[in-house]
Amino acid sequence: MPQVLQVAIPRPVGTTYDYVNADSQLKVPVGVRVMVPFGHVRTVGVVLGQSEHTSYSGTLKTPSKYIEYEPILLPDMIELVKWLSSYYHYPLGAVLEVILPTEAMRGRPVMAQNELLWSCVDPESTRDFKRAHRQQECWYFVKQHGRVSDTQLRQANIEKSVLKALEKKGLLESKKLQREYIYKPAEYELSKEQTTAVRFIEDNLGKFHVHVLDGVTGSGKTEVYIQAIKKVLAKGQQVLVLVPEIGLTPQTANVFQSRFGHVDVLHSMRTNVQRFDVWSRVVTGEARLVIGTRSAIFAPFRNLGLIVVDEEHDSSYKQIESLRYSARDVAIMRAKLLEIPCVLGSATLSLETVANCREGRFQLSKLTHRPGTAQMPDFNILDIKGEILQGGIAPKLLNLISQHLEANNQVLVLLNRRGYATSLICHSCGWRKRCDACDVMLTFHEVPERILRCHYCEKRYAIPDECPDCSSTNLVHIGTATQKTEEVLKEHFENVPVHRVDRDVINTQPKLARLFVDLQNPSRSILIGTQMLAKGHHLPHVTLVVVLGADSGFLSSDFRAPERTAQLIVQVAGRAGRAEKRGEVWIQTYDPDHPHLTSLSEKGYPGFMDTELMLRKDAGFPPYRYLALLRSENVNAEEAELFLRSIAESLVSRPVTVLGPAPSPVSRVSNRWRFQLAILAEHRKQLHDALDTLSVDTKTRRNYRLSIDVDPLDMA
DNA sequence: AGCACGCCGACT
DNA sequence: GTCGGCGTGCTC
Repeated sequence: MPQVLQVAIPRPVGTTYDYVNADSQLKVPVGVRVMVPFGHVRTVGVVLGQSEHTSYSGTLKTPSKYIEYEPILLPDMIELVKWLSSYYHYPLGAVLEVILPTEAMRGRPVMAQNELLWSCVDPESTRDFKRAHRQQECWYFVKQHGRVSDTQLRQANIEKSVLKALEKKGLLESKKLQREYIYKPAEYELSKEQTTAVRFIEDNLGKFHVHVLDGVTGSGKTEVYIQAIKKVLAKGQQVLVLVPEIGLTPQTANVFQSRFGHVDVLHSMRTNVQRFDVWSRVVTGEARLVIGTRSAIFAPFRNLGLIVVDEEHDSSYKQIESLRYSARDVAIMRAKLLEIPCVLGSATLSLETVANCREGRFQLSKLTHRPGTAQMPDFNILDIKGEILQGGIAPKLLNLISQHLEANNQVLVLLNRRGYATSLICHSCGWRKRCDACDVMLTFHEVPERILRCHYCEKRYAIPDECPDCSSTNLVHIGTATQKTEEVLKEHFENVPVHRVDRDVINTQPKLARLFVDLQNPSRSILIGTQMLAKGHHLPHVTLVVVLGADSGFLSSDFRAPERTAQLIVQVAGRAGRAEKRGEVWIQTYDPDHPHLTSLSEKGYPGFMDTELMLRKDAGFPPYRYLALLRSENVNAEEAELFLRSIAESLVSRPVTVLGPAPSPVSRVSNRWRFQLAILAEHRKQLHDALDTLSVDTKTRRNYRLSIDVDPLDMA
């Protein structure tokens, strides 16, 4: 009986296709790539299964080539591919397109890599390079670093031709790189909390569990990772460390490099071939310590022993197009399939993770001590109802800023741009309007008509002339007043440098690093910026943090915006202050009594989480109900809306709650109108059953550009 | 995704 | 007549 191969094709098709292995001598293993005729083209496919029978009525074709005989996808990855397809309701073949690097899909063979390690033949010698500046630069670079790999040299922008020239002159020599992982101990002793966390992870290696590290910046999470990694590497296993997109700087990689001698970096900002090289080393098992961003979670490790997800709350772990996966959730699933531990770390844990800890699914370790550095600053709330603002800042805060500057300290002004949808608020009493049906904040629209709209159910409300609570006619829309802040600060504090930190001004990593280095010196200055301030180094001379636009975050129509805003504020506050001088954080608001703000100021981030969990439970949002968002795009707005409406109607008898359809917050993109439909369910299975009924029809899915986002992060 | 097949309008 | 528009369906 000839072997039937079930082959997945990296095309947007939902099933595997059967091929017959014509070679009776050879049994093809599951998990290898094959070249197959598919329609009128030849393409690479992956053998996902095998059988002795086929249900296909036609004659089966034969693969034209076996690309390898050793599987590149082991059983856990094959399970993962199937899980991704069913969980995210995304066609099987399209999943393959996302998880395989381009070069792997083109059929490039996986080979033992000959990465070279370069060193100076005679490092003590001095030599006049005359006009060969590039050679000089290269020689000194190698001399300074001792032994340098191809990858490091490429990162330093040193050309291959320069290396070859120096080798020819007998000044440099190279040998094949043997990855050895030699652990270098820490320079300080671990705290009790760190030791406890490390011991727990160590004691549970080789079984599935999720270990959460709740630790403020500088509390030594990385050292805990390193200790756990050390144990896993010593067992001969591989380790994957995931970091957020902006978190993967050369410095981050250097931390691991310096402690273990080697680290391989999987990053989307590299060429296809470079990415494939690292991927190949993962497949062969040569690379054992790998650090990477979101998509690194799909690297086919052959012997993975531990996954670390740093800054697990970070939204860059969620892919917001094509296969809309969360790398953090996929990491947990991989760990489960492999029966290995997964470590999640953050100073501002996501609400899902907090909920999972409380329900006992995840094990929690807290790291509370910050060795040698500051304690967390105080959070203060400033009521700005009826205040006359200058450039969006209350007079009291301008005074406070000048006091801190006078004491030769630095001030940080955070402009919250999250939840940019604006809402209407009474300037006198803080009243604002909620949707009668959905219990979410309404969004203020100026065009095409002045109106209040619910972004969940599309109910519309007229803008009232006066406040129903206090009869004031001073109704303002918040979220737009921060434009002028920089100008006003510059005018107000003429002799103080004002640094702006946002993507327009600071567009490269080195620029940001340099600014943060400059700010390590005591000098009065003002930093004004957005999310970017949450990254980078500790700023010991910042003693005051002013938060503007918090309301637009806490009162946004996106139910996740408060969580994001609190995380941002706490992350930024965490950069400030020093041991001898506690910093202060001021949040100006129209709604000082809102539970979000009072809980944050009185009980800090954990208190905020308590409140937010309660509010989510009451509102029936995640993590207490399971959510999926369907989006549809069409040149004809009515068609997109009607299409979603018909879906909504088809779900009426199911045990799910359907909200919408409503126009997406960004309602038109390149002349196509966008609508969305939210589906909520008590149980995961109910949600997936509902989605299964409509994700099968690929034709309509294509025509209406239907996308399905399971566990969406943004309602926008 | 690609590509063919096919059923309608307007052109050398 | 037939060239080409893109809606629909299929790929083992």
